[in-house]
Amino acid sequence: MVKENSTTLDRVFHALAHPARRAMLGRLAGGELNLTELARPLRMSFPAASKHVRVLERARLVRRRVVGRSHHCRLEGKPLGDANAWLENYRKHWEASFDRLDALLDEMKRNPPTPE
Amino acid sequence: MVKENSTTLDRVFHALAHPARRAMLGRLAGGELNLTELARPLRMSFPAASKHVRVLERARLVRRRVVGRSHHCRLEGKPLGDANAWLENYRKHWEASFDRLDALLDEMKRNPPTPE
DNA sequence: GTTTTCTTTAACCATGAGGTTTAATATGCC
DNA sequence: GGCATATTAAACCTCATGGTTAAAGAAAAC
Repeated sequence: MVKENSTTLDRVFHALAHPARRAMLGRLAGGELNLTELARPLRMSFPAASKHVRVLERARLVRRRVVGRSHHCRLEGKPLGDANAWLENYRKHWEASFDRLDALLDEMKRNPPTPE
Repeated sequence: MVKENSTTLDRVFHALAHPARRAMLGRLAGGELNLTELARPLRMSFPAASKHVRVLERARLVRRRVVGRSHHCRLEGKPLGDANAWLENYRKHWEASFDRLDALLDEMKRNPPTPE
């Protein structure tokens, strides 16, 4: 088991637990954006969006580069890799559950449920 | 991009964001445990631990089977697979960051920092 | 130098998270 | 029945989260 720094993983998972923040990461995957651009599609005030960005920064998922009055944000992949590494320990469990689903679907194919 | 149900992913990531809950999952990976067993190693009251279990249940990471007065909990892998699937979209980003680290380590090997 | 643009700060509010303790509810055991 | 065990429920506390609006700062444009 990888030696994990709890508080880092806490922050990463917490950061990922909000849809607005996941949406931001999704857009940042396409390249740098500044705060205004990050906030625009979100149905919330600008200060609220700005707070979400700071949550992402505390989790080190986002880095900010200040250029004049514009704050450029870029995705930082490593913490996602850390989260993935933690999840990886459970791979066999979710693969087992997919196997069970496969088996169920196979069974249904061979033996379709009879409409009443 | 996989069609994701936001609230499910919200709950899974939120559930993973607390060290006590990750510890519970870690122990459940070894097999079923009841609440008393899950709570014992945690430095908190039993009711607090019980609440954590319910957070895991709401995220469908844990299923409970009541046998008499004992509540047996088992790990449910699928939501971890869902979280992994979401993270998977970012794999190239964290791999890139590991590559950068590799390059840095290589560079340091070839060109060690001079002690002053 | 004034105005516009990008961002932060401050003050506030409602709700939820995470914890406690004490009491209630079931079940198992003698 | 009577007592111990496993768990939930209730009441409460404190602090964080997620949101708002309004004001303040800094940089750019004119």
